[in-house]
Amino acid sequence: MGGIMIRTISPNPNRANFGRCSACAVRSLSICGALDQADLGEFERISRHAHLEANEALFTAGQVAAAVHSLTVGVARLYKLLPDGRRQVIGFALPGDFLGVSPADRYNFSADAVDAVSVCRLSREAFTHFIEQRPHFLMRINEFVSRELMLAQEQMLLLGRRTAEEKVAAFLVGWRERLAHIGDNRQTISLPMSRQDIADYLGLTIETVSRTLTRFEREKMLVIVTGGVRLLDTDRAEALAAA
Amino acid sequence: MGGIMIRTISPNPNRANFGRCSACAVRSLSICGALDQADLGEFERISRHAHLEANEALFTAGQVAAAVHSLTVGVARLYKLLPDGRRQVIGFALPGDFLGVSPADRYNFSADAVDAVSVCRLSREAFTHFIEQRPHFLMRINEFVSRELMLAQEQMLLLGRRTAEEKVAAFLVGWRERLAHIGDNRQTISLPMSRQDIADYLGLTIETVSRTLTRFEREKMLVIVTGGVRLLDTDRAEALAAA
DNA sequence: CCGGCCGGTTGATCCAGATCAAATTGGTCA
DNA sequence: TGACCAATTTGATCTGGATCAACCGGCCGG
Repeated sequence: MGGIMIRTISPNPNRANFGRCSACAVRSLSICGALDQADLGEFERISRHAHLEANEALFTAGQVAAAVHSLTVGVARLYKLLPDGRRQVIGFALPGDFLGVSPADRYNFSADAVDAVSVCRLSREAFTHFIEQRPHFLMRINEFVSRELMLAQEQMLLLGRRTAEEKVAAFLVGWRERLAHIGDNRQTISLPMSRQDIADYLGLTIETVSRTLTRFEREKMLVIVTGGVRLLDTDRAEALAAA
Repeated sequence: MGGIMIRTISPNPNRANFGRCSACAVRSLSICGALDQADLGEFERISRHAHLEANEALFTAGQVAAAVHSLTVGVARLYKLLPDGRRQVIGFALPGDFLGVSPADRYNFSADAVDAVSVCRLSREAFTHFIEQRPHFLMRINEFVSRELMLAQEQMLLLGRRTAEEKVAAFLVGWRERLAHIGDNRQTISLPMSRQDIADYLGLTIETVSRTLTRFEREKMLVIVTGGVRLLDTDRAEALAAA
């Protein structure tokens, strides 16, 4: 688990990456959506593209926070561990999400790839210098961090006060919304993460997640398919998720 | 509960508030710590000072987010409610804390005074204009929001994976640290919030919080006093809090 | 084609913390 | 001073979700 060296592709960015950012499929969704052509060129110059296989680590809690990341392809899980191994998944990152904001000089959570992932990686130093000169971009970062905070607050409500049934329903509804936001509007909700990941995200055990999904299926709220679920009764799911 | 009209003092800020910010006891702790004399004067011009009694509302979830706040005196509780009344306290604000960051145009949580509170209140409009011209200040805001996010992530770990005993110990240790940070290093940890507030912050019931504190006292880890607790065995508390 | 393995499901039982129900304390006001 | 009220503590019991334990099914390597 974790710790696997990742491969950095495009070692000569000035040639191989030329125009890469302009062609980026998730640019408008990501922090780069706030950059004009000129700034995009500079951003491109200071960023490196990297690819990770499923379960490879992007970074680990406690490491010096040397880089920031913008996810372009795939899903990442962000999590914290207790000394005895208990794990809390604090979020799943999707294409367009920005990772590595940290008030300290070390990462305070770990991140690794759920499935195959691509990221833009920037040294924290270069990134800090870049934003200092661009107030407009700084506002964009601010919006991203604020949105992250809002999601975290919503998750605190879920973890502290919702029942297992409400947790699972809220997860499915929320995940579906996030997929729709990045342009995935398929009727089947794709769930690339394992049941254990979901359980650790919701503060439950794998058995409770499994039983709850099975019960939802028995009650005709959804159908479990390989790699995801298909919602049949969206209204009921949303009602459960809302309270 | 909530909804009580607050009194705004100093209606003529250019006279009555002159030099107010320069004399602010928590300036260096707050977002204003990043402002020079000139900026401070402008900040003063666009801010209004307000005082609230215990249990008065600063703002309520769902309201148009017309203002941002910097807490100068007292303690505020920030919380979210479920339709059926279940409550999750998502944080306690102390002097120097900045409130009202919201990616949407409405507050996504409620805030009210735990004890007597003073705040600097700025219209969101004026605040937005103010920061846009000052990249350095925007960086400061960013640090505050990032720190808030880090605390939220730590709280997710607590809510999802810690036992009742660990939750209470972690709360006491964390609260003591925050009090120390604002200059309150008294041996007795002041707890102005009710047991219900603590329970709603930790995802527990009031009975469990009470029983856990009583047990800690029986085990000589602390002494319960009116308005707070006195830690006797800091090492044990920190060990419990860490895992 | 087979066997083992891994992720997921299902079943039986347990228990930490919730719920229900009284006391007890402490502060406030007449 | 005393009656009252709200907050807190304490006690008894219950239960949702955890834990412990098989079992299942799909996939992969031989």
